[in-house]
Amino acid sequence: MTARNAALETIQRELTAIARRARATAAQMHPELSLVAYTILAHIEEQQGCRATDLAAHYLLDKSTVSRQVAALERLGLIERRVDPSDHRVQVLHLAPHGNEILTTARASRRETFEERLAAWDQGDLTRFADDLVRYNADAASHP
Amino acid sequence: MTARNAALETIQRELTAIARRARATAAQMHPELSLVAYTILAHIEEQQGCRATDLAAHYLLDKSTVSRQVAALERLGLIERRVDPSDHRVQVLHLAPHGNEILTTARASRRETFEERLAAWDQGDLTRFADDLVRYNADAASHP
DNA sequence: TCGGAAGAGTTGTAGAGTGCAACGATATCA
DNA sequence: TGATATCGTTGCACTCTACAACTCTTCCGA
Repeated sequence: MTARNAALETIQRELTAIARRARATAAQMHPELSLVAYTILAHIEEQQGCRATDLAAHYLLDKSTVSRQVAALERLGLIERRVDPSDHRVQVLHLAPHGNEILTTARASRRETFEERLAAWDQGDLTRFADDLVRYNADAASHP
Repeated sequence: MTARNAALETIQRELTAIARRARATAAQMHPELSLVAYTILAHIEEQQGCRATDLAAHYLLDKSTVSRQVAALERLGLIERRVDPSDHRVQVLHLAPHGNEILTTARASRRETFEERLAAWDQGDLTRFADDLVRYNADAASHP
């Protein structure tokens, strides 16, 4: 076993553990918000409005899945749909006021968790780790 | 926004992306093996046999969930159950020959994917990233 | 020694999340 | 105008999951 292979195995194993933990704690993020729902809200806010098709493409989900998630979020009053005036097939999704509140609360709660977890990391460690994660995800996106 | 908060947000976002990708590509790892199934096989091999309760505790799953997963793996002929002679409540799980083959194949395929993804990383980068992931997971485990 | 408590595992039930296929509505282009 | 493509919804089936109730086995204290 070379040092390179050892590192690759470790990375593989630890990333799997991260994925597993994300699933296990998904429901606990916010009483009213699943991980997918949170992700969708965050994406809508970040993009300042987007289409269901965009969400499906970005998160590698079937459009029917996104359609149902969006419908649920609308029923909860967290998002609004606005038909695109220039293309009536398209519905542009925006955050409703309540969605904005929930997202803010959930984000703060998440940040608090991360701050506790990473309290012992100094600024250099954090920045380096963040950079590595960005680099890894970019590589993963181009080698699916 | 402080530099520390920026790094925390990035880490949070990128880890979420990793979890999302893991879910999306779980089914494509091996035609016969879901991500959970692969994880269970790998854990059994690593521990050289383990109990269903161990799996449930380690992966934060309900024992009924593990029971069904294990039953499915047994039906596929990938694992064997051996009643512990010293405690007849316990079933020790072991890899069946076919399970060993499948695991070896899946692991090789996974490693290949990671090697491609991380081809541009030099040894220092890899080791550092692996160490950071281990450290992060340890922190996450102690701050649930 | 016996009886209750605890642990391991299974099964019934219910719910969330997902993909595929078929569909209607709208838009685009030859 | 008609063929084709895009956006979104709905019916259906399947997997994964947790909770609760149950059986079987073991352990421990009176």
